Amino acid sequence: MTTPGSTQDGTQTRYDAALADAIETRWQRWWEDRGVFRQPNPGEIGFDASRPKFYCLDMFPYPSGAGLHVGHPEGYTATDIICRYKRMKGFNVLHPMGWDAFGLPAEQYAIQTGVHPEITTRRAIDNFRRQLKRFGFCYDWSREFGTIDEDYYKWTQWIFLKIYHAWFDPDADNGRGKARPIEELVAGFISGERKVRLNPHAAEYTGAGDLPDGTDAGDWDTLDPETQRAIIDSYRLAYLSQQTVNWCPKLGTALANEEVHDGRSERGSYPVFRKPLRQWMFRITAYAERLLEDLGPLDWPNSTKTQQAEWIGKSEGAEIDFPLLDADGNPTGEALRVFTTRPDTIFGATYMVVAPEHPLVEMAMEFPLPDTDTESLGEYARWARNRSDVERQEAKEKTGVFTGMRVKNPATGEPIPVWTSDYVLMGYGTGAIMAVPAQDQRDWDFATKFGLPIVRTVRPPEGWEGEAYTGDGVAMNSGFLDGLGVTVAKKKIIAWLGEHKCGARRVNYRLRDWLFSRQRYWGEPFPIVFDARGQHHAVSEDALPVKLPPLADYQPAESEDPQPLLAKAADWVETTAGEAGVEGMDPDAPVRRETNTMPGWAGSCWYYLRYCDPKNAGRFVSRQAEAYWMNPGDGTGGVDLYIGGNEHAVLHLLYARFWHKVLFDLGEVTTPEPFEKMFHQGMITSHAFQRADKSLVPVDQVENRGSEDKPEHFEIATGERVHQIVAKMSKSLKNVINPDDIIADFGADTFRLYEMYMGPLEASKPWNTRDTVGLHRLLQKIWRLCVDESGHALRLADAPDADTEKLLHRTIAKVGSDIERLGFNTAIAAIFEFVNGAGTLTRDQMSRFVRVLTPFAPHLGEELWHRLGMHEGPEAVSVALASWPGYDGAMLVDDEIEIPVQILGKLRGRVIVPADADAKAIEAAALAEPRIRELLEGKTVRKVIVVPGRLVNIVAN
RNA sequence: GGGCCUGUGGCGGAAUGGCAGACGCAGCGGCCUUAAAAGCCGCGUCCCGGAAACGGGAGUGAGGGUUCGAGUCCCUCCAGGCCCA
Repeated sequence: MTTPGSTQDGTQTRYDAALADAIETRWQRWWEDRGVFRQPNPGEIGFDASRPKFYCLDMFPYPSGAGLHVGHPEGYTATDIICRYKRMKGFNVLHPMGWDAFGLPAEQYAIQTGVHPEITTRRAIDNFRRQLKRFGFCYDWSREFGTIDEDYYKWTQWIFLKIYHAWFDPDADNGRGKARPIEELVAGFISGERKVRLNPHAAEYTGAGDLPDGTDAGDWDTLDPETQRAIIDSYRLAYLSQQTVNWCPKLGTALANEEVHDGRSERGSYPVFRKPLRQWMFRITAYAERLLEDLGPLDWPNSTKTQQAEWIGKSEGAEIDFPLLDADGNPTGEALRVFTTRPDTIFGATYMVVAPEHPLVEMAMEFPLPDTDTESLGEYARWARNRSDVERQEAKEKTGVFTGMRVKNPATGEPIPVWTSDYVLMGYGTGAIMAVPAQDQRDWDFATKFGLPIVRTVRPPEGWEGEAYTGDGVAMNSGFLDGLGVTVAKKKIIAWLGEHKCGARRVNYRLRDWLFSRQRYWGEPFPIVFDARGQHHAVSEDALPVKLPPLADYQPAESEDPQPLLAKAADWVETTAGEAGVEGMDPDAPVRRETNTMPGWAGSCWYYLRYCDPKNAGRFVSRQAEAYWMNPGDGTGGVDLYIGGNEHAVLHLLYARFWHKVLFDLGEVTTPEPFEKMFHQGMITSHAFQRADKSLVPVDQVENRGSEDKPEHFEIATGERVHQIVAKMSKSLKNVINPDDIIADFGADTFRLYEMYMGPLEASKPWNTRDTVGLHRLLQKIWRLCVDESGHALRLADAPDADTEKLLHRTIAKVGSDIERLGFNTAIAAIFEFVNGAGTLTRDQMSRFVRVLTPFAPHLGEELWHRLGMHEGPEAVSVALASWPGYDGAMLVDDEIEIPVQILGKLRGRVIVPADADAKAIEAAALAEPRIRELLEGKTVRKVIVVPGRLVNIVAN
């Protein structure tokens, strides 16, 4: 034979692991050598502008030292099938792969092993690439990159600077708001078009006791440079702010909330303290409304949209100012601002509560009033600070201290006390609430404990015996609101507050600004330096990338005083403005580099854009490539299909959408959304065993004393009966499956088929190695169907067999439509049915069948394509580039069909009628059926329902 | 506590409101084989009757509802999973 795929050894008549391995590795090499899956960009040689585009993206993996898990190839096989199918249907397919390679696990691993994260990460990437290539995925590997590549993170830093140099103009786009360059803000200040004041929406100034309209700073030119800077910085979409973080001195880093349990670190169980740190933040809250609204048209799973919407957490209510009173009960001119969703209950606000971190607490400490007990107040604030939000909200017993301050309730005119308690969180609303114990259970609990007054302002239903009443009802004890329902009362009080200039309707979001700093080594450095006065300055675009300095000692410093790891690179940190590439400063001026690094999310926020044009040295992505691959078509635009786990349903997808929207507003990309269609593959689980007390037992500590059919499992050590359950794969349960082993035993084609055949892509499914043999047998049957006993010649019929031809048309139709709807398990079932039912194929039939098989088992497909000699014909040199076969709709219907006949909904017989028989003819045939006539004996037929082509139901009694 | 999702043979699963259990695994019977493995053919929810063909009844977590007809739609409950708190 002349094909590169010819089997030299004629004894290989059986499709087994060895043959699969030979076929698979041969064609993988051939595809790679010929660049079969390289997809040219517009303007490049070989680009075909007449084809439609399809951009299909996998969530790129985090290459861990453990190698590929069986969960990775699940989504990757699904996208591979679709991409191969779409390519055969005539699309230009962008299907890239790369590495999400910065982050904490790599660094932690490096610390444990003493090997630099750069080395371990590169090794892990090599291993992942080797494993992925062994599956025969049709990635365009020429587009591969890692987030740790300097010419990638250069652009991550560049985008950071774009965000840093931008502000959110809430009035732009007819009130929808959009990001604009910061120079336009300054220009507005200089020209007087825009009132000079701090950003009234700035979260870092929330609760500062600012006046409702903000402070007008006067003419821009009269302000000193520091004030000007402070004002500008309050508008930046990237800003520095003091944030309370979970600081772990032993680990030398701040930890995410999920990494802290009961005040100790998840890793190592070291004490964790809540500590304010100066951190980089993104003003993602400015985009809350657009991030929420734009979810609507996206073709995403509803659950994911709901999760994002709830994370954004829009709630409507009012912001109300309660004037602060001095020791004599006179207004000080300042006010305590609260957000409430129940402004209608204000007459029942008998006290106020501020978060322990609220500036008012500090104020009370510094300028105590006669009733202020500074000692217990300070003690309480320190104690509460180290409690996590979760602990604070779950605590059954309410705690708190009176600040000694009082405010005036604007509705009643009465002075009411201001308490501090940790059940109020600084991060929600303004960090202060008006407490209405009669209509809020937490306030009720607090009021009861501390003996504060409770006034009902909504009449509870007759016979109400509960405490706080939060339902609908008629207002009482509420002056001019009395007698109104909740909805009407809300409207009326908001209008009243507006008239009296002490409040307004306000939409609040649960979403908080995004904390973007980490104190670790293995991440993108910020393109930021600080001057001698501590002011931050951007590194100029020309000076990018700011390279991560080599660091021999990346062991975190054990410290009470938070010090990012990069601070150890003293030579790198201490530099000059000229060296760092800061424009507009004296080049010799000493500067300190920002020593925090970006979090793991940064690289994954825009990787889908870089794939469009991964080697571009002059721009993060060329405008032409971005416009082509992200082209909106008739939807929202962006990636046509994005598949990945739903563990990223909230954060990654939200963060990427935010970056994308900023880039869109600044004119850098052409679509408002990055991912038009999203799909989550289910988790591949495994079996484990559970004791009576619900604790889990590793699979290797259990034996089956029953039969295969009726298993009875016992724990070997104790002899205790255990039962089999489905659990996540984990090292500790010893139930992890390594894809390499499965490929060695059966080949990649079998692996791919098995994972796709397990069940619906979105469902979570338990792995059963035992079942893989069924898919291996399918490939064996296909091999036998196509290749004769010698292993050399094809098994070919001279003339097509009519039944086989009909079956082939049905298979082509079914597999095609199943792929379109991501129904791979049923598509494979159709292939089974074809193979089980087909007679010997003609050359033409075989070439069509091979094309249908190829997306699922591409290696065997390519082998058979070449054995057929199709690579030398006019169709295509590789089956991957061949066209998807068509089918004749007429072949999908039979001449005669069997119709079930029911009496009162129960199946009683069947009739055979012509496929195109109308309702009348079917009814007549059904009633004429001997058995039906017999059963209808002595009954009256009331009604006959005929669904042509489906069934007959006779209503008779 | 809130949200989302899922409950179908021994197992994985299939089924635009229209013949429940396609297809695969395991199992059983047969063929082939010196034998085993592999392969091939057949059976395959449960109960009752029947030697069998076949017939009858029940049946998709439980209970109710809508409908000529419900695994599918609605309500209540139970169990499990995931996410958030």
